[in-house]
Amino acid sequence: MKSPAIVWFRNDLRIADNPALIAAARSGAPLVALYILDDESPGPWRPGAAAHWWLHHSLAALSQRLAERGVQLTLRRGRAQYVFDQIIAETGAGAVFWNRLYEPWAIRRDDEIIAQLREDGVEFHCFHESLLFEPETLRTKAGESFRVFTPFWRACLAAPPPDRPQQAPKSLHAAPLPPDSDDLDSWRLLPQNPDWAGGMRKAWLVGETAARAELADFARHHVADYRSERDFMGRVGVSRLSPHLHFGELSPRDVWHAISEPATIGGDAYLRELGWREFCHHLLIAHWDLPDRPLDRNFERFPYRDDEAALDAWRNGRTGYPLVDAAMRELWITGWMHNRARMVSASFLIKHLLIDWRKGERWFWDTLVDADLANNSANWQWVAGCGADAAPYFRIFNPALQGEKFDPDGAYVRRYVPELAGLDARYIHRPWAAPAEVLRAAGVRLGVTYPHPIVDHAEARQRALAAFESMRSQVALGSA
DNA sequence: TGAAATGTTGGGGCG
DNA sequence: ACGCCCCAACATTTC
Repeated sequence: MKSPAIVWFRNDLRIADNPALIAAARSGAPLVALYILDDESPGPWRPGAAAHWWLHHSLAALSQRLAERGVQLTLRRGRAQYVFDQIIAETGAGAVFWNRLYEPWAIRRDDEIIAQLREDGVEFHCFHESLLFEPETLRTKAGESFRVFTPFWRACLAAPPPDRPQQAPKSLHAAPLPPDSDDLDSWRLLPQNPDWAGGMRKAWLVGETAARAELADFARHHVADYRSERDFMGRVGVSRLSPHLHFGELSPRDVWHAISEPATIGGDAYLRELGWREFCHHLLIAHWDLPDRPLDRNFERFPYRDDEAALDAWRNGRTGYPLVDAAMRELWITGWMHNRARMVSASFLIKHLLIDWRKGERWFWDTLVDADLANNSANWQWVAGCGADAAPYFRIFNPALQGEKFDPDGAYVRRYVPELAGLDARYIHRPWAAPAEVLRAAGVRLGVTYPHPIVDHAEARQRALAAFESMRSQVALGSA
């Protein structure tokens, strides 16, 4: 009888359109399904607590999907290279199948494992599944990797379209004696004492089946209005598929093909956002230090401030700017934040508070259920003005104006900043400007029930522009 | 995938 | 009737 094949699940926690699983099943070998909780290899970029919460439920869902097909998901913890040695010894596996990851640490780790498998004479098969277009195939005319989104996306659209997603295998052939598995609960991925995940349980249904239902609902009811609705933070204009995509409960091909009419205005606009996801991964592959160093090296001289109190106020949603505070509390409660709220709150940290973007990047990393190294680092750099195709530094959001434009009735603020819920829409984005009687009637006491703004917008804006100028003159001096 | 400052235009009130 | 002023609305430039 054929020696078993290991299917190594990573961020591809699904059975439909999973090339590694499908190829392993077709090989005819009995299957060992493996997930490794490897806390060591990622170093500082190991998943945060919110991502761990998601991971727990996603693994439970995958385990169930596999069990329905007669395969046990084996859970192991430890350095992946070491776990592999053990599992291969225990199972006598002759082949390993997995789908590629693009994080620098994962590429290094996988290269080591490949070398080890070669030495041991074990076959291995790597597949491309988590992106629509393989980064290596997308080059500028000069043969460089793209640094500007629009030409990048044009090149994507000119490339052969992504394959149709493959069906989930109906049945699987399991290895007769699956290796021992850890108990998922013993990994303690869920928070205890205190259990802060109540908001997340309310906000999400985790796993492949739920993800597929969400996608179908979005494609049927919302994508047509995506372009006009996506910016409104209090409405259901966006897909909220990001964590499902990050953990691979859906493939980007599933999404691409579910948007039934990409030629519609909404479909185009939505697929373009998938394009940004591609672009971010493309950047991370081309620039392995993207999470830690500004792509535009001039920004290494940017005069950021150390201000723990301000950073804390930002993290806790107590800046005195209702939109920023709603955004930060949405993040804390649900593990997710609306795209526009991400731009506004990130811009506020960097430009109003003059705090290094890497501190915000770290906070998002720890608190987002969709925390993704490529997206998170590329987008923080984009907001900071030091990234690829970045927003110009002087594009400084006015949080009150952004609120008035994109949360006109204040629904978003009311949901996450309940102490302001009684304020009229006219003042909800700028309570400091409300007459005393209005505040009293709404039960708001500035400085008591809700903070005064920690910085004045106009002053902070001037300060940020001056800081940018000082960086530019430093750079000019340095190069002279 | 901004906002503020500054410039331009055109309609209506009015002497 | 005409030109002047005001200012809203829109456009352009600047940060």
